[in-house]
Amino acid sequence: MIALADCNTFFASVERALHPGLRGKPVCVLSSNDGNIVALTTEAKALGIRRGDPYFKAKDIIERNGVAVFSGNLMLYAAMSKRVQSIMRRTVERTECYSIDEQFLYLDGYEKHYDLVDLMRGMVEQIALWTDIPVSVGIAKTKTLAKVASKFAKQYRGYGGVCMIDTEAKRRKALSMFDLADIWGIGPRNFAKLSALGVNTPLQLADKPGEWVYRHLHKPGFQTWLELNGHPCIDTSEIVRRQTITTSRSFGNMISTREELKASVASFASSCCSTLRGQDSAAGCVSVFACSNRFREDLPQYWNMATQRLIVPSADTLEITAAAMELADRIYRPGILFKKSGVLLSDITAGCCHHTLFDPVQKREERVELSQTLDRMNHKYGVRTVGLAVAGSGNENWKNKKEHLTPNYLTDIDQIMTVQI
DNA sequence: TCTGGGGTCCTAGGACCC
DNA sequence: TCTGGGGTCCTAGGACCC
Repeated sequence: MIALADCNTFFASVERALHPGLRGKPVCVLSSNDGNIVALTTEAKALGIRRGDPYFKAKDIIERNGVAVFSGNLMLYAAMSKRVQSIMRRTVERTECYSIDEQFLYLDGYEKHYDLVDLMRGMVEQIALWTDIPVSVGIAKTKTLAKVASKFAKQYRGYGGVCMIDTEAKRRKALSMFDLADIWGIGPRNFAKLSALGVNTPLQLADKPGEWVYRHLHKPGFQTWLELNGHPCIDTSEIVRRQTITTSRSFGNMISTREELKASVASFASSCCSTLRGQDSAAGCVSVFACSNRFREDLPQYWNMATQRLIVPSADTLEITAAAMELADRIYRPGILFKKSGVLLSDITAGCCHHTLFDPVQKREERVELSQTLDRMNHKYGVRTVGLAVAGSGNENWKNKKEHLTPNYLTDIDQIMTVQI
């Protein structure tokens, strides 16, 4: 059996854990630039707010009902995620991190010594006691069914946070009651397609012949079908190296000058490079894109991307930033108000330092060493302690808006929580 | 005034090779 | 009248996930 442990409304729960006065109150967490609502508690959902709503459109309801609002702080959530994961690893030996708020736990063998539901309930209680994060666990024979079970565990209090689908009767009943659009692997497109074909519940899908499913939904849909019928086939074992690395942001204010665009691109290039070195890789290809504000129909619209292949795969911030600056120059257009830019690294290979006979960069090892020193200093003294001058000093127009930010209580000694007695 | 960011896999079609 | 067959690689686009 396999379990899926899912943190309930994770970002909002972290904020609530760190602001105890908010227990039982509506809470919303915003995306980068305070743009959209990306996480909200059930109390906030009950007020009619939905995930994905633009913040400014929901502001009325928020203010009228005293909803607590926070700017998303991914560093903080990642730190809390690590704490939750470590408690799970104390309980089950083999675990697999699927996302910041979801973990698969392999329970094979545990049934000999434990009641699986009791074991998972104990873990859920431990996590609640030590971190204040509510967790729901689903147990079943496949990952897709475990996801279904975890949603039942979340929905009905009677389960005590843990729901297990361990018999054929339970599987059929669960699939007949579950919303097809909420099945892992069925997106809006395939949901519409299936509705048109007369398939309206997960059970109806599971009962179709395999060839029929393959014909209409191809390989990914066929795998979902197998999983719904109890045959495990989805492998989510960790991707060690990313194949592409992107950093992009919408700007707090629109920008128009070449210098501002280049400063934003330089800053994103640095961030990509340190992620790249963090996974001990080099990139063979650099792309830069920039665009106008697609919601402003009154302004001229623009979107462009330019790509450059590097002679040797590189993880050198100086070299990649220089390439990104040329690309930014190429796509800049005077008269356009830019809302967003980004850097994308691709063609990623293992190892930070590559060589060829005709390499134009001298002493490549020293350059890599220099970049790694930047990483260490920024890790030790805080992000952007040292960087390239082209990226600017930090108070520019293009910086994000974050008006409701929770301090990094868990990771930064200078921002640690103050308790007044 | 104000509308997020970062990934993966699969498939079809074109270019190119022998 | 009649114009091969089989393969690989790359790319763009679509679909999905959190």
